[in-house]
Amino acid sequence: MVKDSNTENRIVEAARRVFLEKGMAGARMQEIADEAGINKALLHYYFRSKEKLFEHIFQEIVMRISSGLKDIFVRDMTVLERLNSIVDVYVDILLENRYMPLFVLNEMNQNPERFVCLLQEHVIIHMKSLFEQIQEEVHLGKIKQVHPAHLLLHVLGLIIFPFAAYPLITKIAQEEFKPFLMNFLNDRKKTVKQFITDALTP
Amino acid sequence: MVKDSNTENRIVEAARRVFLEKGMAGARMQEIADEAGINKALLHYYFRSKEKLFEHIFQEIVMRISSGLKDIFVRDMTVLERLNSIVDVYVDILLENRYMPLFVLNEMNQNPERFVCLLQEHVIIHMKSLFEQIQEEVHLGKIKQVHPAHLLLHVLGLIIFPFAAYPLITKIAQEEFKPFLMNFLNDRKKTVKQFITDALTP
DNA sequence: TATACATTTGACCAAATGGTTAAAGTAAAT
DNA sequence: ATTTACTTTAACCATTTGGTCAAATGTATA
Repeated sequence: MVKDSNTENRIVEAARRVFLEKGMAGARMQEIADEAGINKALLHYYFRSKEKLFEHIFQEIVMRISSGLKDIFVRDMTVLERLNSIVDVYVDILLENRYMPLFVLNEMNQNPERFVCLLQEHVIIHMKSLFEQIQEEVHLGKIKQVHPAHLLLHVLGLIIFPFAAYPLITKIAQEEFKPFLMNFLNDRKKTVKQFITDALTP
Repeated sequence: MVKDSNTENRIVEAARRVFLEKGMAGARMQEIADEAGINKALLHYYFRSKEKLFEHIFQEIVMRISSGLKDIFVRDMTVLERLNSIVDVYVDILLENRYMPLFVLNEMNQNPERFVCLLQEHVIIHMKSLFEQIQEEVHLGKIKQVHPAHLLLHVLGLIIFPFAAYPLITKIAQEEFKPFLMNFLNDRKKTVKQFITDALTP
């Protein structure tokens, strides 16, 4: 039996680090090889091309994104409960994956089809029912009047943007704010949920 | 008198297009030259290196970002009025510059110092007074309790994210939604201002 | 016209980069 | 011990890419 190659894992981890930080265009195969402590040729032995390797990493990431949503969409909740759950799940994901937002946004920009295609089965099909539920609750006066698409973008923006802008935050932060900084992103959960609730409650 | 070279303008415009769309790492000098309808050597005649050319474009963009804020911070307004003004100004800027958000976020990520340095004189110095005004109005009960930094991130996320994610929106949009799409981003002004107001009003 | 100066070009270069290959190492199966 | 299949390496290749240079082409002025 062939050992299930710990080399492959090392490659994947290295590739994840480099691709996430530098993006597809900025990443160098040599850097990934170095990071994995192996030869560049060995990279091509395991993953035939940069494209293929990138594809692998990208798929992994999209899975991480969409898997979190599954039970949020399945379980029975009010709109506000559902949005709050999304906030909790994604802030946690992004907390341990600080480069993900920018990485995804970039790939989305360079190659929208591929991304949408991967999201299709796990996320997009659920969106319609979420939109309907929002319209329903708006109609019943349970939440303030708002277009479902706008509301979803509100929530995603509130969640994702601070992580995409994290480098800016660290640089700008005044000295007196620095000790507060470590927990700052984690606090987003509470603050964003509060903000959304305040905005939607009639 | 030397004609004030329309070639230089063509180069700058071409570079702006290419850099904004592809980013620093993804942009090719040849593509910029082609787009400007000139020779690659001529590029280096006007701007000595890719770095230099990029720097020029980047500075231009940061100026565009910070100039809009000047009178918003100078004039006498309530917090809500100020935030609403920021929404109006930036949605308008981003409407005619769809690639700007992602471009800036990327450069911010690869080279935070440079970006912060450019923002310093025009934006960051005003932030402290905005923060103080927020704390003041919170204290007076004019707006709901919220940490100034979080509030600013809320607003920026609401404004910027949909533009960064625009390619996704177009791809995901259901057919019945497509005709609505052209005005969608412009509608952000109204919707976001409403959302912020609802969330902050006690 | 001759001169000085800026502008433009095609050909070229060196480095970087993604990718290939042939050979060698390794470990288990026969 | 020999074969077989997988793993690893160093050297190499072709292309791309940022960048240079000398020569050519205006262009305005002394």
